[in-house]
Amino acid sequence: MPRPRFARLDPEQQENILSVATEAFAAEGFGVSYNELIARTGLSKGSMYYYFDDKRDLFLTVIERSMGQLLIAPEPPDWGSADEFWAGLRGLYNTLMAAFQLQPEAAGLSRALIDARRTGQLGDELVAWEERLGAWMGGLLVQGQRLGAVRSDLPPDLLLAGAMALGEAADTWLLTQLDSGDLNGAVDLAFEFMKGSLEAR
Amino acid sequence: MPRPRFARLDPEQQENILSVATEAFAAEGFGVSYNELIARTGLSKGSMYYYFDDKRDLFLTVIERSMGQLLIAPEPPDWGSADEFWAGLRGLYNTLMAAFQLQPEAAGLSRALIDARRTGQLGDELVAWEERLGAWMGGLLVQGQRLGAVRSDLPPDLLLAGAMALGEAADTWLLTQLDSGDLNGAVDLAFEFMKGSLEAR
DNA sequence: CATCGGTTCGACCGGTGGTCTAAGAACTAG
DNA sequence: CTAGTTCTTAGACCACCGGTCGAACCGATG
Repeated sequence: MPRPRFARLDPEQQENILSVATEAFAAEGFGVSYNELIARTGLSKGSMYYYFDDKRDLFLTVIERSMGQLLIAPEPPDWGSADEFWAGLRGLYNTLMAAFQLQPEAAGLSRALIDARRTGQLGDELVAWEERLGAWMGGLLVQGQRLGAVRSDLPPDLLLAGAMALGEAADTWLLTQLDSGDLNGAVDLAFEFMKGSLEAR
Repeated sequence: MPRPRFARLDPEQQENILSVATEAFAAEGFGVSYNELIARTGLSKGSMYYYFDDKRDLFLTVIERSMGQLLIAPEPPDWGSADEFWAGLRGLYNTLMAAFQLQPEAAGLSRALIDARRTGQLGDELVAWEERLGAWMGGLLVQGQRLGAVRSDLPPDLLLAGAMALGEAADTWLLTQLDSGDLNGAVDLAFEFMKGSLEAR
């Protein structure tokens, strides 16, 4: 997160920095040259490091700002039955995709985030984030198993790895479908794929 | 691939270079410092670049040498029925894992390869390799569909993305199970997971 | 006016992968 | 044996990367 000073900076300048960074990261991913990004803001390197600890700090700030409300809630929701479980999950997906359609740069950032996470370019903060995601997903799977919605015939770590891989593949595929006419149908398909792989049989 | 000169180099020196590189890449992945790797071979930078175009060239050479016979065959096998299809696939997995157990460094290299591919650190050559893998997997899926073994109710690109994600997750998980007692059982589980997700229903 | 904290700036650092030229080694022709 | 040519080696050098740091600047306060 940015140094407290950043809040005291001229709001116009704040907006300038964040919008330049958002555009850069969304378009080119985390791999974009920080030197170049800084130059694009018009600030000097020293000033940039005066407000943000480092590149990751700025990246995460941008992510938080653009996708804060979309990001995984700390607690998985609590559903009462297997049907509710799948319907609720389906609802989460819908919400997410609708939000992506309204904020196109969020989709770009999401791609950048997935990519940077994969790459391991982000240090402790994102490792923590990844653990949070794993824990959230793991909690979800356990809940689903308790409700009899999720299969219990696989080792938990394999199930989790598979679920996360499928989720990521589905997300990535859905991001390619954002502009296709039938987003709802696409979400249906991706979701059915995941459900079919994970549900109790 | 290495410059032709490399073949004319003293075999002992060849072996030295490749084994140092194998060890380095297997242990630390593609991200290992090339400068450091070169220093570890005892060669000068100039000499290294005299024999190999660049880091990727050496990496791919090492991959090819250690895992050449394991890598995807150009043509997917041809099976006659749905049962044969799944049994054949299962057999492929078994062969691969057995080989990994016999050549531990191949497992490390495999991890490095998966990782580098993900990261996009490897340029055209690996993009080509990835396309080959995609085409192979795609061909496999089409064949499976023809035999009624693989589901046909999803868009091909979604099915392919899911299959590759599942395959990668399964591979990665299996690589963590190499030292566990029951490798056969682990392959069973991972394979059943994939099969359950992809088979016609 | 002097001081002093907050702010700005860019030179600088060690690292990366990759290039290039000049010297050395080895082989060939006369 | 020598002169010329080609193959090989060595490491200085390059542009770039993310990140650091001290000097200068600026505005408010005493």
